[in-house]
This record gives sequence, C-alpha cells and structure tokens, in this order.
Amino acid sequence: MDTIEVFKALSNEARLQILEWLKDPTAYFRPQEGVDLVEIGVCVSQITEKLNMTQSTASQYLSILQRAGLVSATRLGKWTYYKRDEEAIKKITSNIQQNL
Amino acid sequence: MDTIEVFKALSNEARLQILEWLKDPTAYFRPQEGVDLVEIGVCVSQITEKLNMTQSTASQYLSILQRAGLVSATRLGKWTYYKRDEEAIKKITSNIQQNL
DNA sequence: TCATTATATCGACGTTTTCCGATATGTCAA
DNA sequence: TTGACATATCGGAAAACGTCGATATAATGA
Repeated sequence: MDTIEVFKALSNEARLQILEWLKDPTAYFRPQEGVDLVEIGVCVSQITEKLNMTQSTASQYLSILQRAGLVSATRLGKWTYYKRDEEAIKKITSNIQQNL
Repeated sequence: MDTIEVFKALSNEARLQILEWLKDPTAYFRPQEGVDLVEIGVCVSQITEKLNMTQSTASQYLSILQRAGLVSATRLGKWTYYKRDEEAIKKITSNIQQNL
C-alpha cells in the first residue's frame, strides 16, 4: 500500500468526485441493463458522461484510482465496471488516521 | 479546510518526512538554546539540515504544510519555529476517515 | 549604522500532471 | 467476417510541481 500514490490519486478534484459518486451509484447513475450498479459497479461511459471530460481522461483517472487501490474493476462483455473497494479504503483511512 | 490542498501537501516524500520528524522533535533534532522543541517547534535551519535540500526548498515546503493547516509557525527573534498542529491534523484525518 | 545570521521570496528550468484527440484493442451481433 | 460500440493506450500541449541559486527582508548585536 503506497501511501504517496494514494495521496496523489486523491489530489485531484475530478478523481475525488468519482469516488464520491461511487459511494452511492444508484443516486448518481442511470440503472444499467441487468447489472447491479452497487454490486458490480458503474461503467466508464456513465462516469465519462457525468465527469464532463473525455472518455480518455475518465478511463485514465479510473486507472489511477485503481492503481492506488481505491477502486476495483470488473470486465463484463464490452463494459468495464468500476466500484469502490471499501475494504481497501477502510485500511487506507485507518492507516492515515494512525500514521499521519 | 481545503481537502485537496491537504492531499497535495501530502503527495511529497520530503513533506511527509518533515511531518514524521515533527512528531517527535527531541528524537530527531538537536536541543535549541532556551527553546522547548516540543512546545515551540523546530527552526527552519535544523529541518533544512536533515532534509538534505536547500534552505529555499525547506522554507517553501514548510509554507505548503502550513497553508494546508498541518503545521503552525512561531517567529521568535531571527528564528521561525514550526510544529505540527495536532488539533488540525486530528480534524483532517477524522474528516478523511468520515468522507473518503 | 553595519555586519551577520535566519528565513522568505523570486526567477528559472527540468519533470510531472492534466487533459485532450487520435487510434488501438476487445467484444458482441449480424 | 465485418461493423459498431466500450474501453484502453499513445502522443502531445499547457499547466503545475520540484528544486535550485540568488536575492530580499527581518532581527540581532557590535
């Protein structure tokens, strides 16, 4: 768990926004054909749409969040679904709490 | 309390190092003529020395930490003493814990 | 007042980050 | 297989960051 990578990932308004939205996917995203937004996650297109940035940027930002261990990805057919990794986030915040 | 500024301040190895040292000043810094390292803080020269960077950089990094609310500064004579603002840090970490 | 010392600020330059458009890859359906 | 769609990756321009040396400011003491 590289703390600096986590802080870097969190040093960006758009990425914090994504994490925020993913806290309550059904509140922020349209329901998806036979996919449980909460269990599986939200696809890149929907995040791109809300972000008001290009698909390229959204994809890269999701990658950064994933590398930092804050979200996880699941590929299903054409779609990649991203969701928060609450376990990991709990470990990270408790680590920050303890060591900062 | 600007969260992003905090994360940016923490996205740097040297600045994290400074925060770490300031947790236990007497362990990492020489005693200072009639100044309580713990109560008043550590002066810029001593931090510069340990950082292995220039005085300019140390001063700027301390400024960044201060603007993020992580440390506070006290000027006494020629010296500026920096110490962790534990109150603020507690608020910040608890805020991260709660909102991340 | 002047020299000295501690700190802050300025200007610069290389590196990293931000964000984009273009294109490649993967997947499905016809 | 081909076309269409979702996502990832590449290459780049502009902004921000990391870090320095030089210089300005503040405080002290001779």
